[in-house]
This record gives sequence, C-alpha cells and structure tokens, in this order.
Amino acid sequence: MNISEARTRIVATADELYNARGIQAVGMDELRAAAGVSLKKLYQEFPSKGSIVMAVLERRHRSWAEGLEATVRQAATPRERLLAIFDYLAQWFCEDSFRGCGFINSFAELGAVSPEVAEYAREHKASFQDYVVRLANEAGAPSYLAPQLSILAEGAQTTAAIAGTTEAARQARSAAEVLIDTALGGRSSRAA
Amino acid sequence: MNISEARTRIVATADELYNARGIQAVGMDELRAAAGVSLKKLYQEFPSKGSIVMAVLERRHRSWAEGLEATVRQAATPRERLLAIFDYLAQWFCEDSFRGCGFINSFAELGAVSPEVAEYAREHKASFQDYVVRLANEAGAPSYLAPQLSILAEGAQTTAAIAGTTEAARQARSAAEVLIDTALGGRSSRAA
DNA sequence: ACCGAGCGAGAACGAACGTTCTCCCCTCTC
DNA sequence: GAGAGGGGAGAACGTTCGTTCTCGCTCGGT
Repeated sequence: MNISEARTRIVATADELYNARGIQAVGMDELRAAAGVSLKKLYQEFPSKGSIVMAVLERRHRSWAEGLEATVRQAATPRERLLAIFDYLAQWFCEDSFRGCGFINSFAELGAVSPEVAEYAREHKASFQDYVVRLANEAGAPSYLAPQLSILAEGAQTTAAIAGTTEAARQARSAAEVLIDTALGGRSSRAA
Repeated sequence: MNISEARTRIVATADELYNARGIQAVGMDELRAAAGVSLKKLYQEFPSKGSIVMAVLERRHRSWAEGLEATVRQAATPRERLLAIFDYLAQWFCEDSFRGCGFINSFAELGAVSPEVAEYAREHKASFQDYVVRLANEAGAPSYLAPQLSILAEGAQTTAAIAGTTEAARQARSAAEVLIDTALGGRSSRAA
C-alpha cells in the first residue's frame, strides 16, 4: 500500500466521521477501524490526533473552494456568478452527509481550546469572503455588497444545518438577488 | 443557602464556562469549584452533566428572548422593530464574553451525539424565526421577508464569532434595510 | 449533653481516550 | 534456510472525566 494512499484514506475517513458525529466523539481506534489501517500506521502518518484534524480542515477547505469555483464557473454573467454561491449551497444541503459547515462546527467544538483550529477556521472564512469580494468587484458592485452576501451564505449554512432542511439556500438566494440588484441598480444610495 | 440559589449559581457558572471554553472542555470538578458548591450539592441539584447542559440551554434561550424583546420594544415603528434585531446583535457582539451563538455551538459540539441538545437548538431557532415572522407580519411584509432576515441574523452571528469582529452586525443591518424596503415597497415583485 | 441528619472535602471507581509498547507473523535478502 | 526488518493486532499505560462513596464535622432538637 502506498504511504500517501493510506494518508489520503485516513483523512477522508476522518472527514466523514468527524463531520457525522463531531471530532471529539470519534476516537483514534474507531478511525483506525473505519480507515482500515493499523494504529501503528496511523501514528506513522500523523503525530497526533490534532494533526489529523488540521489535515481534515485542509481537505475541507480544498473541497469547498473547488466545488464552489466549479459551480461559479458555470454561470454566464457576473450577477449569476454571485448567485451561483447559493446554488452551490443548495446542492450541498441536499447531500445526506450535510451537517453544517465543518469550519463552524470545528470552531465551535475546538476553537476555544485549540488556537490552530480557530485560526484555520478564520482563514477559511476570510478566504471565502475574499472570493465573494472578487466576484462582487467583477460585477461592478459597491464594496458593501460582498459582506452582505457572505453573511447570507453563512446564515444559510447554519440555518440549514440546525433546521435540517434545505430551503434556506433558496431563501438566501432570493435575498441575494434583491441585494445584488439594489447594489447594482441604485448606485450612490445606501452604504454599510 | 437557598436550594434554588445554588441551582441558579450552578447554571449561571456553567453558562459562562461552557460559553468560554466549550461544553466538553469543562469538567464537573471545574464547574463545582467555579460555582463554589460541593460535588454532592451539584449532583443533588442535577442528576447528570447532560441535565446541566439542558438547563444552561434553557437559560440561554430565556436570556436571548428577553434581551431581544427588550431591544425590539424600544423601537417605534414596525420597520424599526425588524431592524432592532440587528441592533441587539451589535450590542451582543460587543460583549467580551461573546463567542458565537450558544445554540449553534452546542449543536456543533453535541448535536450529533445528543438528540436532546439537537432538538433544543432546533426549537430555539424555530422560536426566533417565528418571532421574526410575527414582526414582519406587523410590518405588513410579504411572507418571504422573515426567513431572509432570520438568515441574515444567523450569518451575522457566525461571522462575528469566527472573525472575532463586530462589523457583521452593521453589515447585516444594512442588508436588512434593503430587504425590508424592497419587500415593503415593491409589493408583488419577487418571492422566494 | 447526645444523637442523627445533612453537608463539604476529596478519595475512589469505572469507563473512555490518546498514545506507546509488545509480540508475532510475513517477507525479503543473502 | 536463517535472520532481520517491517507491519498488523491489540494489550498496556497514563490521564481525564462523570459519577459515587467515605469520612468527619456541624448543628438543631430534646
């Protein structure tokens, strides 16, 4: 077995388990069993559980960024690209495994106790916000639009996670339409 | 010492500690020390840690509902009452102890493992959404407005928590103004 | 003054967890 | 074929945690 293949499987399995049940609720032995590796190999690939958590966060960040980018790329106009954020959310919420944003969850679980996790969650959110800023700029929108849309996206994620329904994506999208059209149409009017 | 006074102090202390460091990171012994009660009294008042967690959630719910209601009541018009939601958030985010919505956090930490916690978080969010629906109705807004504002409020909370800044309240408020004015002004136009 | 009930302090217990160690088998090399 | 090295299974270790138990003290009633 390739050493890097074991790593990949460990991180992928950890991602699933941590997402489904929470990081602290999944022990190393359960992860070992689910990933089909020995404990020795686990600790050969990762020095500690904390480093697995960080690897999972990196994987989640990559997966999110790539998935979002792929959905956005399909949109034709700058306005549609901004709205594509919410289409991506809608599709994500439909997955059986959806249990809320993994960064919000890990921040809530470990942010107060692990500076690394807190910092990575912050970076992930900042990178998303930067991305929205870029999309908003390409649409020629005033600078206050991007944070508004980011907040809508965050809210849709937690609402969908806790309520267990998918409608928040649609509701957030319709709100985003209003915000975008107002920002693009009525130049000069209102600022944050 | 009044028996109910001990209860109150235990729950208040647990609220602080759980909020600051996470539920799972705070042991019964630390709670006992911080609340200044004996372990015996602790288990005399509550059968288990889980029941303390539920009592904390109930306290948080009451505190949230009362604080929100108090802020909303100060607003003069239905439109301002809707916006008061975000003034309440702004004020909350400024508190040193703010570390995100306690229900989102406890849901992320224990929701997958404790059906009671998950259910209570759901109920809390549903009750907030109902409240927004009521305020929106009093403003004569179409039914799609309330979920939009609820999502904004959720998003502001997680954004403020992770970024560690307070500006999300202001940004969400300005977005809410747009959504409210659009919903109240352009009757018939767009629905969710 | 004495007895019993209640309380605080903290030891004790059992379980779970992260991490390391041991033992055994397989395999590859000479 | 013998020996060594690596890897898997899982026992072991030390810690932490939730919960219970023990012990000694205090205090109120008669």
